[in-house]
Amino acid sequence: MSGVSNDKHSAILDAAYTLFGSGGFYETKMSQVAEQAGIAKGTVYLYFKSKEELFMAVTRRDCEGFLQQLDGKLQARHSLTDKLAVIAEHHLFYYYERKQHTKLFFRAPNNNPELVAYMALFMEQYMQAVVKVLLEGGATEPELMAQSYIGMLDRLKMDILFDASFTAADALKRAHFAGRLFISGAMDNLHPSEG
Amino acid sequence: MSGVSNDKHSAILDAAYTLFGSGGFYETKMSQVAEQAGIAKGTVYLYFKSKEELFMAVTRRDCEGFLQQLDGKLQARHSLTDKLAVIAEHHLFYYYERKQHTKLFFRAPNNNPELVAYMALFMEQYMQAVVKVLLEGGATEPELMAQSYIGMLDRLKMDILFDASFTAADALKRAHFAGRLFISGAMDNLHPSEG
Amino acid sequence: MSGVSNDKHSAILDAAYTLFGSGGFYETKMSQVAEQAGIAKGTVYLYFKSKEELFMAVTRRDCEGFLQQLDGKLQARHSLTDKLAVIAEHHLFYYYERKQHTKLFFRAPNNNPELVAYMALFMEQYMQAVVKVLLEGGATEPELMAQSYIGMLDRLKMDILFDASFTAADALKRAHFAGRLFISGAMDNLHPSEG
Amino acid sequence: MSGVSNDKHSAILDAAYTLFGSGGFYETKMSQVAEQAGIAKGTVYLYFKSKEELFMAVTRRDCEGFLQQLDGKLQARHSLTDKLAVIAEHHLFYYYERKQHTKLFFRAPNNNPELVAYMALFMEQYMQAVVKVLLEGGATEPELMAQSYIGMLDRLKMDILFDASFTAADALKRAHFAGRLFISGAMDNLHPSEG
DNA sequence: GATGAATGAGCCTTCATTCAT
DNA sequence: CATGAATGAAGGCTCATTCAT
Repeated sequence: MSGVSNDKHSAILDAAYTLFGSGGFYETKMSQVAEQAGIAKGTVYLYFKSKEELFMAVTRRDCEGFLQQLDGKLQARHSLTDKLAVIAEHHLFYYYERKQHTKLFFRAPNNNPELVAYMALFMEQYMQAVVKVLLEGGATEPELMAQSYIGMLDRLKMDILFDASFTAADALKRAHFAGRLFISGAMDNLHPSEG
Repeated sequence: MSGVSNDKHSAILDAAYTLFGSGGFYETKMSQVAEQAGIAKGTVYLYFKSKEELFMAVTRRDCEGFLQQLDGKLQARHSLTDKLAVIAEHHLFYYYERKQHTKLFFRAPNNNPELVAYMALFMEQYMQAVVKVLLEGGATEPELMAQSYIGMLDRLKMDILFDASFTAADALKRAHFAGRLFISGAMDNLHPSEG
Repeated sequence: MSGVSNDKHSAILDAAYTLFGSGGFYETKMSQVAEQAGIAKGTVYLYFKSKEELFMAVTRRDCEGFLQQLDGKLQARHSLTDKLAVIAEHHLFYYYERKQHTKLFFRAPNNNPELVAYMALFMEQYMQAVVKVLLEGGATEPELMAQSYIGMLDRLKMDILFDASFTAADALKRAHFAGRLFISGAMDNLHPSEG
Repeated sequence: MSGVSNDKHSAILDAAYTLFGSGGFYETKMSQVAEQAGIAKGTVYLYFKSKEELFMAVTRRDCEGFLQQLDGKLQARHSLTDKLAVIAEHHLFYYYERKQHTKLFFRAPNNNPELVAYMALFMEQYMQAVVKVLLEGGATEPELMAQSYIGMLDRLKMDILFDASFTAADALKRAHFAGRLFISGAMDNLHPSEG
């Protein structure tokens, strides 16, 4: 029963994910989504109330997948170092696999409070997942540290997204680099003679 | 001071900065820019060929200001630690002062190659400024380290942008935190007992 | 008769024919066309990609009608004199019936190569139809003669277009005059005493 | 005194003649006219009240020149045949010399009653000049005959305007053809065996 | 007279959304 | 449920004209 309608629901989400991801919110037309999903334009509105709501749904599905996968991977690891490594690898590989969908993260609708709220929620959840790991390690400022770690990873992902020649091995290298830097700091690598 | 014709050019840039910053590219109407600048719609087009070109000009002015100010501040410092601190403070205070203009960084026109190219150039220049500091400190992987530091700062700025209650003192605290974490790593703060 | 969807297509062509014909290309607004056709502005664009394409379609339909009707009438006549008479009558009555649509022929969009090409094609086809008749009569310079005949008719139509008091009988009289003059020349009518 | 201002007046007319002629009324911008005339945009309005009035003035100057030259040439000829030949040559060579300015005749502003009236006046005057010649020859329907002759010439000019490879000799050949056809009719050239 | 910066009315076109079938 | 033809609001941009200098 719900199988058939879910099929269409998913087809729309998949189509929208592809199109929003490669073209961004404003450049993607509802008619393109319908065509890509193999259905009529009006049908999209039977499943999603508006273009913005569709974008929300795409984003939500994507973010939830991100968090769930992370959760699963973390449960298999037990040392702090391992867990931080898992986070780094997850973050970088997640975007590595989504090279083609950069616009999903950069070109969202501007003035949608619901989306803004959801993105804040997602960030909070992601951060809390990292905080939890750090608290197990006894961190004193876990939130700032979590934000910092995530921030490092997020910037290190940029070349992966925009440089087509990046390989999985490059991504892995960056994950290790990030883990090491975060744990030990830059000092190991520096000779802080006065400039 | 610098001439009457500059007045109107600047007025448009200022108006566009405010509006693009608070509403994003797509939500901002050229008529609003004109109204905010206190001129007629057609006049905007005497100074900027199109809406996209205006957005580019706003972005360029903003980014150039960011880099120039950073440069000036770095020249006054001499130790590596001081320079890293300056970078952190600059990054966080720059956005602190631009709380009202979030959208400028997040809601750009989607398919403008010129803008994409410019943003890549800006990021490269910012990174190279940090790389230079790190090289003076003898860093071996300066680019990855620079990206990581910038990433940390960029994430730490988020709350500043979106939480209206943040104060300058909060920003300063985060700057110090980031500097410390980057230099020494998280280990100082952790008790990595195996989970 | 020929389908519901054709109804709207035709309604737009009819409306555009009337408006372009009385106001010309530039003075006619797409909103007027829609209003005259009794549909919404956007609907026009479901049938015609642009204002220029709509003008082309109107022109093409009109010219094709002109040539087809001429062809039909010529097949019913067999002597050269009759055929020339038919051409003259067709030319003059065609415009007589289109008194209200002068501008269609005079006020086309300026720089549309497709339209220019089509008008050249139309003129060529019209001329060839006349050439064919003249060749059957053994003419030696059929193209120049055809152009000349058409030119006579085209000028004689002018008063018909612009003088509201012209009657069908006036048009017929002119058709006969043109045929006679073309066949026999002015000399019959002149007394070429040296001035 | 009036010399200097006449200079500017003429410069504007010359510029407008060139631009209207090659681009048509709607595609020609007042700023282009000013630039081509080597003066400021506002200055054009010191000499001509509006774009339409400027177009009128250009047209009027051109048409008056046409009629005056024709008049001069006719006075030098005395036989009817000569005069008709002069008319044909004048008509065809006039356009031959204006190959580059086709748009002046085809792309006029649409709804300007003053222009429509002037063009009608011009046509009347041209026709009367021909009528006068024909009356001297004793014609009985001089107006229709004049219109017919002018129409022939006008159509024969078309290839001259649009075919870049046309030479002055081609134009002359057509002029002779038109004169002959008009005087003697097509019959000389035809073998009106029944189709 | 000459300038050219400024004006603002006006139009083509797009596209999210609706609704009769 | 599905369709897709129809809608109409909305906005970027042009350009003839004006007027303060």
